[in-house]
Amino acid sequence: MIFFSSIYLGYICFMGVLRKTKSVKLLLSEFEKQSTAISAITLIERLQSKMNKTTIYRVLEKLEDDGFLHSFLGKNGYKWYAKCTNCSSAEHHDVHPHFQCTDCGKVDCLSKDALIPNIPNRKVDVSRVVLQGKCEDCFT
Amino acid sequence: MIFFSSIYLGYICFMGVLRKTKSVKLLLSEFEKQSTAISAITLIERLQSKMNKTTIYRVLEKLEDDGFLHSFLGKNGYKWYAKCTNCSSAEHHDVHPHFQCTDCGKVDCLSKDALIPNIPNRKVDVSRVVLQGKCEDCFT
DNA sequence: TAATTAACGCAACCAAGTTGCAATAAATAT
DNA sequence: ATATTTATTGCAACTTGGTTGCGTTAATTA
Ligand SMILES: [Mn+2]
Ligand SMILES: [Mn+2]
Ligand SMILES: [Zn+2]
Ligand SMILES: [Zn+2]
Repeated sequence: MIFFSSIYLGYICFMGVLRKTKSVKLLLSEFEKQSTAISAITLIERLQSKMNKTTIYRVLEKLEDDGFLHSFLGKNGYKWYAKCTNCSSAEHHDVHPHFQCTDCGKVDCLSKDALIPNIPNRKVDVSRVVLQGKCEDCFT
Repeated sequence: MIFFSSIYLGYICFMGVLRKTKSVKLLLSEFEKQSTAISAITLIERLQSKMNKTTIYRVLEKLEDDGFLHSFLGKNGYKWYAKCTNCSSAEHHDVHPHFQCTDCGKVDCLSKDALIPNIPNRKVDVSRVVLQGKCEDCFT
């Protein structure tokens, strides 16, 4: 039997089978205090005294399913996560490029309109774009 | 003491410390008979009876250093290789997007002019673009 | 407060890619 | 042709980001 619960965490609202556990709150708070993307590896480093890495991967996956986070692969094929804007479990509509600074390692989401144009004779579904270079802070 | 040798394999010419070994010839022939990109995993599968996977990774790395192949990370963070055009050990000037078919898995290089525009306040050095969707064959 | 079951911790596992080292085989010198 | 040099190879062991199975714990509901 499936049951639904509304979970309010600050100003965020989820609909779905997601419990307001200590782990969920801890992970969410990381994305509250930081607006840029965070790699799974970094989260494991930061939270390893407070929760198991298996739990981290599992909660991240669930938060992505729920449309609160989106994921992508960074520089070395490592997994990164960042907050969604206006996504739900029904649909992720925030496919956009990401920028990683080769100096400080910071990753942020770029606006959608920096997307690749369509390719002739092919139907583009997903566009995984990772730009690398110097960010605002490290450039000047 | 360093020595130089010109190695001619078909119409391809290398300058550098690269021996015309059985392994090098085998790997090169794979890129001769196929114009699309090939993943390291696929090459290991295909050639495992003929050479060790360590050798495959090492030869691929060397061919990339020599400007004959370029590499990029595909769908699951796996390493892919494709032929360069007019690159050398001195400089790789073939940064371009890649297209992977979600149906048949084929990956090919796209033309340079499909590149991302510049981003304000940031200096873009590398642009790793992997588009996914249906290729010509699988689309129609 | 008790019952239900999603979520957790742990340990073992998986797989792509790397490393150290002794053996081998291209290329060069004689 | 043969000996010498040393880049390259095979093998086994390792590294590491991420996954899986399962018994226990704790969030939610009755
Ligand atoms: Mn993003
Ligand atoms: Mn290419
Ligand atoms: Zn930076
Ligand atoms: Zn296809």
